[in-house]
Amino acid sequence: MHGFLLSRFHQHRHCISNYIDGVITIRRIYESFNKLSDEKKDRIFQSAIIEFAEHGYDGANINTIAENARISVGSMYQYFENKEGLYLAIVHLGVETLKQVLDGIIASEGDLFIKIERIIEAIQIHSRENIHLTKLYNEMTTEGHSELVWNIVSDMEGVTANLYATLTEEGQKDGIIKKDIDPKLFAFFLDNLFILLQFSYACEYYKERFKMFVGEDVFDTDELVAEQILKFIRGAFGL
Amino acid sequence: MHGFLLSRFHQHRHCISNYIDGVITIRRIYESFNKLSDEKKDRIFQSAIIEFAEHGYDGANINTIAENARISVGSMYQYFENKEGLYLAIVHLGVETLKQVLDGIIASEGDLFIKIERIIEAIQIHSRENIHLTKLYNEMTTEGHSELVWNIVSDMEGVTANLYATLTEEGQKDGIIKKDIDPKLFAFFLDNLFILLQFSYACEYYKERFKMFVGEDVFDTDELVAEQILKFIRGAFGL
Amino acid sequence: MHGFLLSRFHQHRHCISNYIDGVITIRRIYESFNKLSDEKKDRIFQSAIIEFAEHGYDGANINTIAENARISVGSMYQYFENKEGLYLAIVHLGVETLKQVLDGIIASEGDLFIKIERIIEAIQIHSRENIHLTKLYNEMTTEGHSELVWNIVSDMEGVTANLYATLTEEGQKDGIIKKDIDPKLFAFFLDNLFILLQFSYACEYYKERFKMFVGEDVFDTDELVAEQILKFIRGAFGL
Amino acid sequence: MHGFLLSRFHQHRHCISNYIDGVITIRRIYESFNKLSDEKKDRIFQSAIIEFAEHGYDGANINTIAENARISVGSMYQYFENKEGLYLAIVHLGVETLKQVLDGIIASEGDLFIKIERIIEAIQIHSRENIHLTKLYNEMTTEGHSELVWNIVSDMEGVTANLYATLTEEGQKDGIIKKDIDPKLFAFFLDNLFILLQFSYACEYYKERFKMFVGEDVFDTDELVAEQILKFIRGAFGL
DNA sequence: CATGAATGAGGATTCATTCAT
DNA sequence: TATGAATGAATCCTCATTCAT
Repeated sequence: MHGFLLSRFHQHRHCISNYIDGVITIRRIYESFNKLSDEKKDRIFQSAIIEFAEHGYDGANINTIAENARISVGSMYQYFENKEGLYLAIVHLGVETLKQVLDGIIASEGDLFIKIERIIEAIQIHSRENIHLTKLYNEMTTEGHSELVWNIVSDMEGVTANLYATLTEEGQKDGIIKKDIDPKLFAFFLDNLFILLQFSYACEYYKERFKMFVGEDVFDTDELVAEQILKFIRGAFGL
Repeated sequence: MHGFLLSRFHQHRHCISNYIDGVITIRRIYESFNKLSDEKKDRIFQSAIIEFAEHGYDGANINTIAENARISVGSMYQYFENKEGLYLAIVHLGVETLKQVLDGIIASEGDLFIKIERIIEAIQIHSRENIHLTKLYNEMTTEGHSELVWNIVSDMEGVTANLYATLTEEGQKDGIIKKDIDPKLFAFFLDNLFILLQFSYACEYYKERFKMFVGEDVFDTDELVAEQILKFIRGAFGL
Repeated sequence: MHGFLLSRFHQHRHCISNYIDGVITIRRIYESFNKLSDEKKDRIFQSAIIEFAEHGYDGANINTIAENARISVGSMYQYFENKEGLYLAIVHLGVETLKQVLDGIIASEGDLFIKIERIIEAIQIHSRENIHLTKLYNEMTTEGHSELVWNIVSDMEGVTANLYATLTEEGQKDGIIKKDIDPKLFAFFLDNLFILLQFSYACEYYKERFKMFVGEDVFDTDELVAEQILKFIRGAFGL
Repeated sequence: MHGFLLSRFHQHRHCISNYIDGVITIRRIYESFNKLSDEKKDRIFQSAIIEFAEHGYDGANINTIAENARISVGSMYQYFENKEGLYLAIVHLGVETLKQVLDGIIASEGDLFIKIERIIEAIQIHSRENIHLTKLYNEMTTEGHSELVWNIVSDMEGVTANLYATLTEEGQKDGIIKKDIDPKLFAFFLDNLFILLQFSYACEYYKERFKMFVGEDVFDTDELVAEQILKFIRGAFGL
């Protein structure tokens, strides 16, 4: 699944410890980071997310991140191997955070359309709440680190892909979804709509574009947008 | 409309002179650039597009761009005010290029669905032909220069927005498109699908994601993809 | 005499306490260090010797030394004033260690040539056994701390210088050594031969050079080397 | 042969161009350096030699080298790949310089003892004239870069080794040198004497030691020293 | 007394920009 | 106008040293 839902990251204390136990990342993020207080971890991540989201990987300044997190640069390098390690840790966190929100929706009752409704609502809420994480998600699709980033994100995207395709197939059996469509491709188109909707609520460029397409007051008409995109999707999938 | 179609940019000699006559950019790009041979301008742009697309704005190296374009750095600064000026000029060019392709499709005969068909085909062809320009389009949506970029791109996006909305309204009048939909929002969703399809043919991250959703051989099944997305859109808009 | 013989340093418990009683070094090494167990002192010195020998003074890392000695950096600074203090303490130790070995040979029976024989054998054994201490001896002759180092080493070098010169004079009286030579200069040349022989068994550069001069298997022909250098020296001094 | 003779390095303009044509070092030193005026190259090398000689590789400060050479750090990095590249270039130069002096002596008339006389005199003159280069020679035998350094120096050491051994064999045939000695080992001992004599005229530590062995006024009695070391060597080799 | 996390000054390296030729 | 060498501010990262626990 994509990174459309990014709730408060510090709810997930364990994600990092799981992370460093992994083989790939053993050297990117150090145990010392886990031992920090949640408050400090939070400051560091908030600071890093903002810096990376606003300036991109190359434009981000480690010293500024440290300063804004009210720790020393030296400490930064005791927690993370280097700039790339910090960046990937942040990406990982965003993904972990998202996974949790997604899991909630997946586990909930209901068919594809009901889940879609909940996802749309979640996008509208969480993209705005976690603007920087959403911007970072856009940033990370950019060339430069896409391979490493993909390693981190891929399995979650895989989960989403499967979920949508499976729900579509079930819908086809239940007779509520067209029979002549390719579940995988439709899952892909669906997620594409979600990704760009997410960006349209958080990224400056896409926000401007959203306003240009729909009007200056789009951001005050969440219900209309939700209703219309649901109609769009229903039409695409439905009978 | 978005930057989904990026054909050979050097077909557009005039874009730059129009550009520098504009108020905003008078200081960003210099007359001296226009006087260059098309071949040289071409080299500079190709080189710059590749560098910016592969490394992002901050990661791009002006000296490398100059070297690959087989001109001196000194010259670079005689043609463009600075790095930002060059970047914006490149973005402008990509947009101009796209506008031309779009104009062709707009001017062609046919209703919304026929035009959509042509656009999808154009995406599949041109995203691959102009990988770097497409990557640059993704890159430029990133924070950091989005405001300036938006100034350049906005009017073209406006054209697309209007086109889709107008065609939708016409379709509604003609009875081939649902009456209960918001033309502007549907135009927005439609363009969102196009943008992500475009990225999925050019940007590494999105290409991996495309493969994960649909399968390793997606890039060999253009006709199926085109057919399915058309079905998706037809379902969304159609009666 | 020079630092050609460097046996196990922890045989010399008293060297440090003597050392800190000295005026020069009162602030460089602290009483607290003496109170440590021999085993711990040993670990610290071994670790420090290796680090300084392999990376030089500036390249050595105090944190690494502490880590390898399985003590904390904090403790390091409770035992030694600073990096320089530790370095000088190590140098002092090497010298003390050497002095003991030397004392043994000096106190033994025999004329100059017999003692030389024993020294050569000792070099061949101990340079290899105490590679790092030997490397450190080379390192410490380098500019940067030579003045302070000299303060520590000078008296021992003085002892050697006197010993050789005295034995030479005795030999001259006894008629076994040429009369027309300057005992001091010959003592100097003799010790020069010893120093470089020592380095040639321990330091990478000099080992390569040794192989280049004599052949790849030099290090398997200790007896030949000993015999030849003795012949060389006998010829130089002898009648 | 060892680095005992280090005359003015800027006499050898061509050594660098030869150097960069070599495969190993193609990336360590750049063509741009060769294009500089001799005066500028001289300033850079003098500055670098002093800094490396006085502080060692790790202690040396590139910014200081640049400053003292009156060029910018940026330029430094246009001439040399990095700190290591500069260091090795300096080492290479010292060796090249020495080789030239050595070639002169080798090409001159005379048997082993006559050449030894000339070498001793050259050591006394050039070690003092090129104090920093001589210190650097001591420094470079230190661990840390010895492998790379050895690659640069080895062939010259080989030349010396061969020269001494060959001259010794000739001397044996001519009946002026003992028959029962190993030419290679004696060549080695001979060069060892030269190396330490050289250091004793330039390196602080060895200078102090020289004074301790021989007396405060050693540096005013070159002729005595030369005469005695020649006597030492004659005795070692001679009949 | 021991610890080891935290600090931040220092240093290697890069690169946008300038300017003499 | 074209060149590309020169510049030096900016930035990543290291490590000697401190100090709260």
